[in-house]
This record gives sequence, C-alpha cells and structure tokens, in this order.
Amino acid sequence: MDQGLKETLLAWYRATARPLPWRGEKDPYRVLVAEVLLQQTRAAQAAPYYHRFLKRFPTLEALAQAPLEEVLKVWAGAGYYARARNLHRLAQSVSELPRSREALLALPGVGPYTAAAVAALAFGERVGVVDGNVRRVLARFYALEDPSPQALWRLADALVEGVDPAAWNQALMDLGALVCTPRRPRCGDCPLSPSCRGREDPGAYPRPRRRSQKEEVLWALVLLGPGGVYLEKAEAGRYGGLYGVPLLDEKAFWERAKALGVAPRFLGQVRHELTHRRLRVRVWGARLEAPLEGLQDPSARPLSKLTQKVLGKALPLLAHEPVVSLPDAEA
DNA sequence: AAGTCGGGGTA
DNA sequence: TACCCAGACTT
Repeated sequence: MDQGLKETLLAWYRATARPLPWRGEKDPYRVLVAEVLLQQTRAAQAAPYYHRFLKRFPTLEALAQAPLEEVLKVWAGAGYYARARNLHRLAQSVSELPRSREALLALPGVGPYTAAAVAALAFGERVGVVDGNVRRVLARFYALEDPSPQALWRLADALVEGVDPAAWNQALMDLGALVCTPRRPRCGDCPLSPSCRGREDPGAYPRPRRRSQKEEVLWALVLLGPGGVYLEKAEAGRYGGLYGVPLLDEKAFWERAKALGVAPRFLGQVRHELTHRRLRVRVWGARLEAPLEGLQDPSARPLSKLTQKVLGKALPLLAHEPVVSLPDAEA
C-alpha cells in the first residue's frame, strides 16, 4: 500500500469516523477500559458499559480500591466476565499503566490486540493493531485466504510507517466495521477499492471459520422465600464471580433439591445462545415459608443475562404460588 | 491447536 | 440459521 493510498484512507476516516465515546481519547486508563470492553464486542454494545464503568471507576486507583463484586455489577450483562476480573486484578497490580506494547502485554487480560491498541492509541507507539476488522480488510486487500496471525501482525506493523498510529489503526478498524463488512461489503464506497486484490470475490477472503454449536440442557432451581431468592456465587469458569440460581445437570439438580429439602414444580423453559453453546434451561421452582441461608435480593448482586431470563420466567409464576409447607428433608 | 468464555447484530 | 464482533486464557 503506497503513501498516497494511506492518505486517501486517512482522509476517508476524517470524514467518516464513527462518533464513538472513546474516539480521540488519550488517557491510557480510559483507552484500556474501552479496548477491554471491545474484545469480541461490537462498538454499539460496548458504549453504554463504557460510560457506566468510567462513571463508577474514573481512575485506575478507583478501580483498584473497589470490591470485585462492585466491578462485576457494572459489567453484568456485557459478557466475558473474566475481562472484568482481569481488569480488576490489573488495577491492583500496577499503580500506573506501562507505556510500551511489550510491557502492556504482561498485564492480566491484555493480549496482543489490547496491548497494541493501548500503545498506539494512548501513547502513539508506532505499532499496528490487528482485530477482526483489520484481519478481514488486510486479507481482502492482499487476497489472503487464510492469513496466519504472525503474517497479519507483521503486515500491520509495516503499514503504520509514515502515518499517525492512532488515526491509522482506527481508520483500518472503522473501514472494516463500516465498509469492508463480513458480508455484502460496500466496495463501491471503499477508498482502498482501486488497489484491492480481493474485490472480485470479497467473500473468499478470509475463508470463513466454521464453529460447532453444542446443545446443553441445564436445570435451574428457583427458590423464593422470606428475604428473597436463593442465590449462590459461581466460582471461576462460566459466570465466575457472578451470582445466580443453581444451574445443574438433571442428576445434580435432584440431589440439590433433596439436600435443600424442597419439592419444586416445573415452571417453563428458557433458551440462551452462546457462541459455542445452545443452552436449554428447564426452570423449576418453589416458594418457601421458612428462611433459608442464601435467600437474598437479586437486584443487589451481579447477575448474568441468563440468570435474568430465568428469574424473569420464574418469579412471576412463583409470586402467585400458594405457600406450601416444606416437605421433611429426610423424606 | 483446540476449547472455553456472553451476548447481541446482521444477512 | 450461520457467522461475526475493536480477544484472552487454559488445556
């Protein structure tokens, strides 16, 4: 790509840039928060969380001093909760963000993309940034069916010569998001189109990755009693750090119901889609008249969207359920 | 290298 | 429905 074409893309960017909340931001902490939120997340989806997060945790120090549960409450709904846990750990591990890509890469939750993005956008380091958009733009421009990450990073680093790193990298990402889209790219509006080797068959570059989606059936136990809903905190792994109703396979579900001494009834089903899983949750519940350790107010805890769906199904039904006496736990 | 981790948008 | 999104970490 010659210098003239780069200038053309930069001019397109100046005229077309999306007015995103973090656009032009130079404060490294705020850039970091944006980049972590943007991992595998569309800009439009990340934007409201970006505002909420920075209002509640305006500085690295404020984040470090907050309890993890508070951090997760702000993150709740955004998905990939390890990002929030890692960001919190990061804040507690350094008092100031390092200024180089190399040093940033050592931080928890900061991989090649985030390290390069913070280095280039906040500190102006001359490094290329490769995200899903840039991968697609470069694969098409150079007609690469299955480019290796190493090849893409080398290309991106080479391309940032002679341009402003912050503007250039964001221009490439915006081009991918607005024009060089995965399907039906708008080649007629693309400033790179005259030199693009993939223009005749953009769908071929890069080759689509197929992913399998597995079915998973889970059983949810919703107990409503004095003091609220029975919630437990998930450990590491899926929904780690968040609160939710017990979500188990069939066998464990009945064991748990027996251990808690409850006789739940079927309330309905909830579907939930993840990238690699198709969850079908059978929702069972009961009302309790006696207090039970673990009954609490769900709105006071960080909850996943899945838990919100399950509660949304169960609570209206349980609210009309007559209070039944607890069966004997030994029965 | 392959699996796992959320949730939502698009064609 | 299938694929993807301003990826990172574990196995």
